[in-house]
Amino acid sequence: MQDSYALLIDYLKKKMKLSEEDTELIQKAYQPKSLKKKEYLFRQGSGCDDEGFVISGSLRMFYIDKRGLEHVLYFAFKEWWVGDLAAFYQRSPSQLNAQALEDTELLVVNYEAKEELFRKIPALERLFRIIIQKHLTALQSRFLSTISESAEERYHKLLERSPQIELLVPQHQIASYLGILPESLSRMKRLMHKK
Amino acid sequence: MQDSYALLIDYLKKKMKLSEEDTELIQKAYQPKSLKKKEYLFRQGSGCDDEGFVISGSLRMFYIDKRGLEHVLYFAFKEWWVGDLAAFYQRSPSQLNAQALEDTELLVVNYEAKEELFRKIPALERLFRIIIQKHLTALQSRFLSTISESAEERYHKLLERSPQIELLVPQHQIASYLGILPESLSRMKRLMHKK
DNA sequence: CGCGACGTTGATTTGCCTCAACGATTGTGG
DNA sequence: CCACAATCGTTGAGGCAAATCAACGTCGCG
Repeated sequence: MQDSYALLIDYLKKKMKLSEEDTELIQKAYQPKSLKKKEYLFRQGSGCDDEGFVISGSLRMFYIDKRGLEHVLYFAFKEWWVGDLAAFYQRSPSQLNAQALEDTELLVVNYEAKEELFRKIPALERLFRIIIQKHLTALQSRFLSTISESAEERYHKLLERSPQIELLVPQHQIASYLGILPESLSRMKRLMHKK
Repeated sequence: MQDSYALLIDYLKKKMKLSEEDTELIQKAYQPKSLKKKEYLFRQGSGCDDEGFVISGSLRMFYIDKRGLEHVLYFAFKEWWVGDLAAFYQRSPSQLNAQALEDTELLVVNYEAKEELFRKIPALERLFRIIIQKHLTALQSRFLSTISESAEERYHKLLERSPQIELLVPQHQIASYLGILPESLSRMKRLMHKK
């Protein structure tokens, strides 16, 4: 539908200049994709050829360790990018899973189409360089927070950053994001309020 | 000294083509810097203007949390880059400290000089994009490993990756890299060998 | 020499996990 | 439309990896 592209183009126009031709090229490169709740955009171990821009709905990016436990890296909502950036650019298998938390609409682009876009629109390449840097910054902060703070501190920070998060994703997903079990988060909340 | 530059130029030539002029520009942009053992290249909270290439010696990159505990992110040896990449490119204060573990020689470049280099040598900008991506990949792997594996597993993996590490850095720094206390690492090793 | 840096060991505590059970809500197929 | 299953959150009892606090031996160096 036309509206999906409008959302992407508006988003890009907020960050860079786009000519009419650029806009057309971008619309040709990005393809609409619908995911039903619980469907995957890509899975751990398979090539991560697609990178998506969320039009509506939401997803979780997560890792499954060798014991089978899931670890949520982040949630993605409207106007977020989803992809294993590391794997996408290195053309290696993804370490992550991207799964829809509800019925979700995306615009997706594959590696070749994106490379071609970059060649034709250098300013777009520069924008994505900045996006990657932001991603790196966010990941580093998340790492430092994980190794130096308690689960409770991380929970408070998450609520500050995303006050609506508890309405958007189920509690056991939040626990997974925090790196603890659902039981632990439940107990933590009880103890917090009891004080 | 001339040898420092030779190391950098050889390193770069392994990864990209460099003309004579490029080589000169690079030699002008990068300045030699010596650090005595325990001296800092930059500190947490201050602007991270410098990025360094290690000629000899070694450094540790670490974060100090609000309780005052240190957390090593990585060690840097000959031919490694040191810098808070996230902060450097975003021109924000560094979240990290870079401290020499022994007397160390570097070539350092500041943000402006590097930007100018990028303008004059586009291929160099491309190379650093790849370096950032590799860095992102490494950080993501480290994060996933930290949240999903035991300290013992992480220790074994470290030894596989860097068999010489125990000779190069003191044990309490390795504990810090693993995210545990020196006492815990000491105990861990005893229990491992007792079996 | 004496001091600081480093590693080790012991006793105790703690934050979170593990396993198990259960109630409430949602959703779905017969 | 109801019945049953699945999903989700909660609570309890017990366990474990690593932290904490404290003491001590060794080495190397200024």
